[in-house]
Amino acid sequence: MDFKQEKEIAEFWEKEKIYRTDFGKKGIFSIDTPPPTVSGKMHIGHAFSYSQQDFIARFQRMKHGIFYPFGTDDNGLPTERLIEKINNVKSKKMSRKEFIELCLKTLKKITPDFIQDWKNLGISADYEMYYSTIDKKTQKISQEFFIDLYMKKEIYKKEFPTIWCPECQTSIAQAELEDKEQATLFSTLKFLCNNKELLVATTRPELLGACVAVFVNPKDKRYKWAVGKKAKVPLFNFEVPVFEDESAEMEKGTGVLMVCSYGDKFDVDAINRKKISPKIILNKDGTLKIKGYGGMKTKEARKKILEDLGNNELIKEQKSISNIVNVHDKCGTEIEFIPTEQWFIKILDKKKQLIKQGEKIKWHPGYMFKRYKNWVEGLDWDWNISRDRFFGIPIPVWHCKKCNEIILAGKDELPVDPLHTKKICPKCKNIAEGESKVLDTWATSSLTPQIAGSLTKNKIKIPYSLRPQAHDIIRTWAFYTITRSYLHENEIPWKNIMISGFATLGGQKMSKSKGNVVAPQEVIEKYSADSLRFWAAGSKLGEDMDYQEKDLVTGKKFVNKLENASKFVFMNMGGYNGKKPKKLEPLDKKFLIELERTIWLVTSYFEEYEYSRAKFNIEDFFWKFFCDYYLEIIKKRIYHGTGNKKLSAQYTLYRSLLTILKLIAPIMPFITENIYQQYFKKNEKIKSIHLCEWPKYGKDWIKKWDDKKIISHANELTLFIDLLTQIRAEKSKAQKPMNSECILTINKINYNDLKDVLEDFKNVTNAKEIKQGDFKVEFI
RNA sequence: GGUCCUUUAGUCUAUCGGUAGAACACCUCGUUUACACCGAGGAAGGGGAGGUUCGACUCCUCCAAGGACCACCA
Repeated sequence: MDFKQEKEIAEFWEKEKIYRTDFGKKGIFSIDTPPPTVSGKMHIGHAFSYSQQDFIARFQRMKHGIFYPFGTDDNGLPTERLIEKINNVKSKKMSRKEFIELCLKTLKKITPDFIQDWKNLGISADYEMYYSTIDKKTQKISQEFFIDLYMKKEIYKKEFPTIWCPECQTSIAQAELEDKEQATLFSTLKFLCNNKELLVATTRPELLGACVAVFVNPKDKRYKWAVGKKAKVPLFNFEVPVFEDESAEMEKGTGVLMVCSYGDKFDVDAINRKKISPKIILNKDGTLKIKGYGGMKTKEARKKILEDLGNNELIKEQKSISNIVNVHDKCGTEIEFIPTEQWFIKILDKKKQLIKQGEKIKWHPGYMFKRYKNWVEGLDWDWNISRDRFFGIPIPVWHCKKCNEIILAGKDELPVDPLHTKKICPKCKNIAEGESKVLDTWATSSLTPQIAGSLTKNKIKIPYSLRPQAHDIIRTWAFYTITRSYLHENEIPWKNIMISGFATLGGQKMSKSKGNVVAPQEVIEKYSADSLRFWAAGSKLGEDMDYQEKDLVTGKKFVNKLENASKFVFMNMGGYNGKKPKKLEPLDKKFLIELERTIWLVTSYFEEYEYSRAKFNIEDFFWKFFCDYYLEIIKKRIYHGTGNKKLSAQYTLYRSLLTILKLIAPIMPFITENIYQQYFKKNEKIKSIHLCEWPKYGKDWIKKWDDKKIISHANELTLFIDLLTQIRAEKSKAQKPMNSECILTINKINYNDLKDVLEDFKNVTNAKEIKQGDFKVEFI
């Protein structure tokens, strides 16, 4: 079984529409599939987490039928950056129309190949239940929901110093910030107050021109003399007030804090609190608009200003420190705070309710809820949903410049681009101006349950059964989706959320910049998709897992073992009619009971999203129990046996192999399908193993364990295997082959317990005779 | 600074408080009517200190190391 055969199987699935949603089935399990960001190729992290969700999807399909849509996230900043890279262009240097066309054209070209990676991995989504977060239908939904929130007064527009990326030239959300450590000069500057030096330490001297106040702590006796007076800003020579404020910490720097518009979040807060009017010296591209430094980028200006300060002997002290700055996660650029008009969704007033909503959802693993809760509790800003970019869903709004009226699009005209549609202000009859900002991707992807649901004519509604996703986007995707479902429908979006971890290499998170990436495409070609999935099934849910090539080898061996075992079974099926024998041989019965217990275990684990335990149990049962014990035990019966003895073994082989294949099918869909098609389909009649019914087990195994008959079967099987192991050990010790003839002596109690299965025991040990007495193995 | 996770054989990973179980690697042997991508057997393990308990890898406290997220970041 190799990559090429897997491809053929994938084509078969596609052609036969094996994964088409069957709305006729009862109790459909609905999945809010993550739409991957179109970014060239699938990476191994995708392969890891999508495999894990697919295990659950395939299991549920065999139990109930499922709704498993597939979307791609292809608007917003990440996509713009990709398009810019592929085409080597800069969006801000093109016309909006031109750039949007280029985006759509490029996406059309690259998306099919991108999705193909998911198909090659065997992700069993219904690819016809497809949406893209930029397609017309999605735009309509996203705009409709925007209008809904606006009408509910949950959206507002405000001029506010927002987190701004000078590189991408857009405002961004709190969730898009990352920390970056860097070396900076920490300079102590000479302000003048009453002709005395007032020393202020700063890492951002380029903002001197934007200084609006100086704070000292009210408890700080060192600076009492300056409070209430004016301080002269070095180099710029304008005066700013000196205030007392608790926020100035005495131990930091000189204890004197310079407030600028805007150096950080704190400045924003301080300036609002003290009602100081800001001095804005930064342009949106991060350059300064101030005499002497105009047009310089902040870093350049910083250098020049320090030089100028130095030349005027205005620097008291300077040292090099390492400090942490906030950067934009998409481009790594230091963010600024620039006042712009933006659209916000009110969330700060709903923290409690949002935590409550989170509590109603079952988190797998449970502790992931705490991460969600932490994030909600730590929120400082309302959710900024507008972006000053081109390729996104337009905000369906017009402004009347004259009377300040805001005009919403009508629901029947959606989707709409306000820049391409003219509106007359209903109040003053002037021409209104279309909003040029677009919605942030998250403002749309937070609606994936509603978007996917619309593909089913709303047969599928929230709450879905499951949201699978990785832990890095709890604060964004999970949080925003919970928020939207709450705001629009006062409902949770899903009943369960399953959080997967990351694939690491040598304990390190894989990233292109570190150069430690493993391409799943190459792994699939070398080891097969089943092996890759087998590896992904090895980690406990939520845990990161280290990529190790040996794990792929293990997966490949498993595929091979399945193939060989199946080959053996069907080599010996001659004359078997598929019927159950009148009476099962005792050993076969015991074996089938053990199989049933495994079904029970595996089912319970899959139901709890514990696919790694499910995998472990099937693997163990198949390899150890089925191959190493059962096949060896019944070989003689199969080769030389006749009548019911042979038939019973054949029946047991057929049923148990098919069951094993079904149990492992969610994890290894290709090899199981292959074997099913080759051997089982003609009897079972169902088109694909993945449409077969999940194996059943007697109702309640926990109760069954109290059943004396079952216990004695299990005990006898255990005894059988224990004795077999002892005999094999004796043969090993004597350096004899496993099939060497011998005379066995076992104690009387064991002998009686094994009476039913003594013939099988004799066969597998190749004993000529079994005597009663002290344990002994004699070789002939 | 806060919240959370992890720490088990050389490596990687499991184990409702009751003799720690696999896999890879290692050692010894065997096998050709499913499989050398095999079979049998072997050696090898719980970060540190306390506590709860008849009994702790498992529960609690503290410490140490690693990781994630958040906060701080003049």
